[in-house]
Amino acid sequence: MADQITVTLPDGSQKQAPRGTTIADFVRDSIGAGLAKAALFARVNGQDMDLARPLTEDVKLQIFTSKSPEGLELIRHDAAHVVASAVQRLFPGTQVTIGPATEEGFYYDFFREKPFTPEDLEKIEAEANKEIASNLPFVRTEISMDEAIKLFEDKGEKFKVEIVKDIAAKGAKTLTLYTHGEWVDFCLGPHAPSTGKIGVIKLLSTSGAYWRGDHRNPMLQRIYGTAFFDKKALQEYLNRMEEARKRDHRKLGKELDLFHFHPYSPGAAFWTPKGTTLYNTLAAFMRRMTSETGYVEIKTPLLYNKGLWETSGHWGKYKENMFLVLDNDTGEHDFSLKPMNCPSHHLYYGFKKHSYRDLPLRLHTQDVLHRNEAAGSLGGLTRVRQFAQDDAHIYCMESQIPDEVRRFVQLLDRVYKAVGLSYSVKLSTRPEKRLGDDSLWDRAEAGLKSALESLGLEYELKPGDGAFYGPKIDFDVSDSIGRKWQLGTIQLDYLAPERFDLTYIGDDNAEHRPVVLHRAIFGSFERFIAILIEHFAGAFPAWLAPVQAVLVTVADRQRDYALEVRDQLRAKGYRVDYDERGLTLNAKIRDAQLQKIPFTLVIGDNEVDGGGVSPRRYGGEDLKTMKLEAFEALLEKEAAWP
RNA sequence: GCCGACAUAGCUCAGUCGGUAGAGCAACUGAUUCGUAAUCAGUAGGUCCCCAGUUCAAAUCUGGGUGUCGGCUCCA
Repeated sequence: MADQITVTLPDGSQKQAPRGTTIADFVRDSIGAGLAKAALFARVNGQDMDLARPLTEDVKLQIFTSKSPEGLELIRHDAAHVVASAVQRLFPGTQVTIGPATEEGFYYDFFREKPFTPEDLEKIEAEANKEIASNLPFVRTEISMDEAIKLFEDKGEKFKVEIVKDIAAKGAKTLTLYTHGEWVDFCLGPHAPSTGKIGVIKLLSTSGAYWRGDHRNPMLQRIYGTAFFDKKALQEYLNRMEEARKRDHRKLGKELDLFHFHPYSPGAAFWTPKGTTLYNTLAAFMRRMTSETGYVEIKTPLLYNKGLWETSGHWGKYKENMFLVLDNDTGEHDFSLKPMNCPSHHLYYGFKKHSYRDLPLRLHTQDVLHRNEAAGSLGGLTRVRQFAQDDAHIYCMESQIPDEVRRFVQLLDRVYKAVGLSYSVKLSTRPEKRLGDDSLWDRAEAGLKSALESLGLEYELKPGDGAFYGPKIDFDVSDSIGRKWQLGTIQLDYLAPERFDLTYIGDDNAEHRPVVLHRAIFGSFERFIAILIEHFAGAFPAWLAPVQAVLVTVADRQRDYALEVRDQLRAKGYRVDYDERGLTLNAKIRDAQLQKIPFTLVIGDNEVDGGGVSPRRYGGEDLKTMKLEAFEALLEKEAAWP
């Protein structure tokens, strides 16, 4: 065996080093002291490792520092360890479980009787940051599984023992331990060389969380936090969160007077005239988009006998989420509000015999749906019990699937682009709880995959996330706080046609089964509006704005003219108000700006004399006096549907 | 549904040790008629979320319920 090994760096350059040199030594001696100081961990032949590990063979080596997202993720994981050790020092008897890094920070789940208070959090944060200041090294060791089980049993860490036993059951022979200061935990690693690399830890909130995410398991106390390399980056993050809070659709919904909730109907919105305008505009926009692309709209009943749900399979799989309605004649809950439109559409399809020439048949519906969501999961417009989807079902031949999926994705892309939303794509495959045999699932999943690939779309695979009746493609957009929401979806369904005995007559004059595609673009109007409110921060483009222009007069003597202008613009179909309140011009302009109305039209004696208006855009841009016709032309352009 | 916090005027919020509730904005009335982000003055507005309990006395303490918020589970 040679004494030297070859190390290949990301730029392709190669360096020699004595076998057994630690990564840290190699970086310092062969690359440079600067990088050695900045280094956090290494990727060796694709595997992440501590810098203290030795290099024993020819390797590809990549070093990560605070400059990389991977570096940030690493210190957040380090931070979770530090927080756990701080908690156990401050609150003896608390058991530890797990604490991973997340997209925005990290969390750690503890088991103890009492939840953590905000004051506890402050103390823990101070203690954790003290450990950073102490710059304790993270030391990696390996022990046997038996030793590990004994170690955590002696510490009384029941949850850790459970995890170690699981790992042992999977065949692991040794366990990696990381120690900083007095505190030890098992962990795959890697970790930074020492706690000092973390920078700063900020604890954000606490909550309950089930052990292993299962609601039958004990409730753990979760601490959420985040970590950054320096205080400036932390402050920027906190500022961003503050900015996001200002855009929260619940806050803006109040300020812009869009919707209300009442305790007598939790999870169901009251829409104000402005909110209703927004809602109806989106509904009309979607109707135009769907009718342009070959859909027909139908309306169906809201209330159904349970026989329908037995046919569809919902009675068995979805009953706990449905609102049941007592039938006075039978005294039984024989009826239920529909939680989705598909079964109604299937019944509708069955009203007449279909020829292959009818296909694809694309049925669109915007009816109200009810789902009895868990009380604790309701929130604003994003999670409600009553909502409407821009729902549609496409009945087609199997051979038409790729084309229909492609057409749908193009439509969805057009709608999201119209409002400036970007999205990511997920393909979800068969879940454990499912109906139908595996050969159907094989064909369904292959059908969606081939459509996505023919479109050249990048997508993430989500095994097990499909609906119980078929696989699906989901389209996620992000809101202003970085939360991802699933809006658009297209789900393939071979099963419903079987259960509802749907058929068409083919060109061979024989009966065949159609395939059903469930699809939605907004997802729900409620959730879509919430995302739009946050996306635009309440300043809607003119085509969506509930009020497109507000008239303000300098003095009361321009009132008649203002009313004339208002009525003329209204007659052209624009949404225009006249602010008649006896306030100063400045006050009325301020109010129009706070309401984020696209145009404020100032009218004084000059405008009356010249037959014009002086528009001011939301944001303050003064467009100077123009003829009313000129403003109409401007509005026509800006308020046009995308 | 589970864990925790919270609930006071239309909105945002204050209210000390348990002694019967306040501000700003909004509304209303009057005056002001003003040229691009708050004119002035006055008036009115409360089942302190609901139901019990403790107490001479409850917005305040206790129990239960409802709702909201942050999470968990679930999800459009």
